[in-house]
Amino acid sequence: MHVAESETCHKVKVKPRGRPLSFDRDTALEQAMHVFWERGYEAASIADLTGAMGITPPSLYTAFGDKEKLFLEAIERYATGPGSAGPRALKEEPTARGAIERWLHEAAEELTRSCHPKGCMVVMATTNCSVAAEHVQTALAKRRAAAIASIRERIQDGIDRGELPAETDARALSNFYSTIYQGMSMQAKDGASRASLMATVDAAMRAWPAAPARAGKKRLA
Amino acid sequence: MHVAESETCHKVKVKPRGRPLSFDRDTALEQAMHVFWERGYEAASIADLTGAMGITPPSLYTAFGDKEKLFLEAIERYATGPGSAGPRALKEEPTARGAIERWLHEAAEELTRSCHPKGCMVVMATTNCSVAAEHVQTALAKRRAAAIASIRERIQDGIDRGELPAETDARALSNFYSTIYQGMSMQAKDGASRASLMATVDAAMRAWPAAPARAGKKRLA
DNA sequence: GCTATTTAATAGCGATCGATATGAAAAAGA
DNA sequence: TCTTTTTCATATCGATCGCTATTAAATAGC
Repeated sequence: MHVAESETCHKVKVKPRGRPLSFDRDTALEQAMHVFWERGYEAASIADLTGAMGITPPSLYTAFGDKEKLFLEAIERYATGPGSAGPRALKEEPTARGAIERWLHEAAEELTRSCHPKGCMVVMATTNCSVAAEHVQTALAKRRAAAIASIRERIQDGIDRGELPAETDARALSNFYSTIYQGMSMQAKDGASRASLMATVDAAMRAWPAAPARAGKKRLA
Repeated sequence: MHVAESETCHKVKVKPRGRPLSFDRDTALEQAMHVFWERGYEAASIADLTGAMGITPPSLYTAFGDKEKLFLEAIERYATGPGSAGPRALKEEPTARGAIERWLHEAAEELTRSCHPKGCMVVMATTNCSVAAEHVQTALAKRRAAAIASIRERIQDGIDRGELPAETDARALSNFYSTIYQGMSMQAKDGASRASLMATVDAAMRAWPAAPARAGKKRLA
């Protein structure tokens, strides 16, 4: 069934015909996100999800389709919510180095926040999958690859602007910092402290290439 | 039932009483290790395991006890086999820096080997677990913590020997390189090339602290 | 009121999960 | 040969998996 049948082209709430939803769809989705975030895609059972969402299985299926669609919606919500800091840092910071450093510092904070599961949902949610879930696994892998690509583009932009040596390998450097981020995610899931992750970020920034000779950029401490 | 009932104090093969095993226990264990390595603990079903091992469920249970015991045996086999290069590098290399660098270079090679699953089994096998498997998850987390501790000890040893500045934070540095290793494991699982991981190791070694002033140690390129 | 429409909860679908009861088959000891 | 011991393959076990058929409840339009 189509969910948005009663929705007109002007997105006014035009009076849905039948019995109204007894739960807030967005709140339920957030709870589902937390369960998937905590357990991963396959280890999160429908019983886990409905229990956390406060609804019954039929309500879940009429509202979200099936487990995979619910997961993909949860991932999308994660990406535009808790996982949105990284892209924002890449876009807002004036220098490539500042962008990477802010991204990782904010990640250290976000990955260890106590109000939600530890680690990055996009990194961790489909590491252990059966053959049945390889489709979902691939979807998340594409998202990870896209994230790395945007980091590489930001670094390449820094190279083009003369912030980094012209011979810098943008792909290698973006892979390095992505490796750091994914490792930080595992560390956080294993209980590493925020201070520990911050120290790791500081160490990782020591690997940043020295600025080109004639450009007057800032130096490491 | 006790498995080693027929075994005397002198470990001679004294002629087991009943029908002999129709499969090689060690080979079957290796196959099981590959399945757990590829899928993780819970996503690897008994059907997956028996299929790869070439035996039936009753044979699996009489030979290995249950799924958890089989997994723990597989982990032990991994640690003494494919996962043994790290500890060996830490023990054999004369300098702390050489030990870390060799460990990570060999890891880049091992994590991307095509004759077995990609990534580190100890790092990846229990990232997505239900509440029922938290016991196994904890066992693997302890193993990871022990590995990090041995790295920290090796670095502290390097500090004590004057290879690194006296003010070096051994814990922070070991956390950093462990983060690199765990990130490399995820990258490998996502299909990263060996060359890509090698480049990441090179970048990570740029973060190694500069040698103390009066000690005549080697410098970074 | 009544009908149409949508959601609600109960109950249960077939499939698979980890793990076993059962009895035949294969060896050693008598 | 006959008993004992152990492993073998077949055929499940109860529990849980993701998912849904069914029907009662709650709303809007008439």
